[in-house]
Amino acid sequence: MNTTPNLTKNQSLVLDVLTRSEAPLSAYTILDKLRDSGFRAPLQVYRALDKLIEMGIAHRLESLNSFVACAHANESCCGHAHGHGHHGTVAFAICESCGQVNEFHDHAIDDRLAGWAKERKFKPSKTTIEIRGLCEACMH
Amino acid sequence: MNTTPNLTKNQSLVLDVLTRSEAPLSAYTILDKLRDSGFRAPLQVYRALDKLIEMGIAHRLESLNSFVACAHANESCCGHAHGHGHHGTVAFAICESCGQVNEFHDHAIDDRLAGWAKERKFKPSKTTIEIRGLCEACMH
DNA sequence: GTTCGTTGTGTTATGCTATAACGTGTGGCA
DNA sequence: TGCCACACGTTATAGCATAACACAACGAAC
Ligand SMILES: [Zn+2]
Ligand SMILES: [Zn+2]
Ligand SMILES: [Zn+2]
Ligand SMILES: [Zn+2]
Repeated sequence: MNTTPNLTKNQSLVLDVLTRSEAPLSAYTILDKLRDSGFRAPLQVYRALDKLIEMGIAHRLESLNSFVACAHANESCCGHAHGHGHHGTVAFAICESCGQVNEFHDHAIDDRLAGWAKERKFKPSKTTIEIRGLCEACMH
Repeated sequence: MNTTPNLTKNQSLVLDVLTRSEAPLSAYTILDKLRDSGFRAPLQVYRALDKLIEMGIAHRLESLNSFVACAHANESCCGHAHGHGHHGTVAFAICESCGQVNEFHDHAIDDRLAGWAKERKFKPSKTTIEIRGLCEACMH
């Protein structure tokens, strides 16, 4: 099974940097890490990120203006098929001390939001759920 | 206008602009609208916004880098006291066509997120929930 | 194989968002 | 009076994102 469908060179480089990183990275940080690989301009990063996000193998954290590799790229979780280009709504818990990010999803929350939307005839396209706080390791 | 305690002049001006607006406003848009009132620099807007948000009478929309007046400032909803300086986690439905924002909260979602956090000993400080999509009026 | 549209790429310039750093003024209070 | 906390004003700078243009690579259509 091929988990990574035909990434271009730039997309692979960006995904690689994201995957290796413990914490989310800003586009400009990614750029700096890829200068030795030939990257010269922000747009090279943003274009790669756009595609990776579109494919569902990277995510943007709105509250940080940063990006992470998807933690579920090759899983199918809770019996829901989950890779292949896009997955459902996902939530992030972000530690404000160590920067670690935990990606998860919760069908009860999804259902609740979907219910709200249906009642009001609102058609969701993208949902952001981000919890900022302190992880267990960083609490005193 | 504002039943709110002791806002400074700049804070009142910013809140007023937000309240009158149908859609979220960026800090720089607010600045432009307040030039005639003497505003000259972004920081004047950001400082006022910081306080308003801290008081819970304005909100930041992370996915838009924009700001709205709180829709619940003077309500106590679902039997939960709700004004007075800060209220619980709130969600936003944002129409990508007309820009209209609908602020709501859902205790089931709150409970779910709180449960997730408790299980992992994660201590939340601020939670962002934003649904982008199309409102009923804007659907074809 | 040539034509042509699509997609990725490279580069420069620009615009939008947010904060640092420093200084002033005002009101409350010992 | 002296002090402190806090709002305010201003300039400069940092950080995030896209517009606009040009070129190369690829595959499908003819
Ligand atoms: Zn994911
Ligand atoms: Zn941590
Ligand atoms: Zn509110
Ligand atoms: Zn709409």
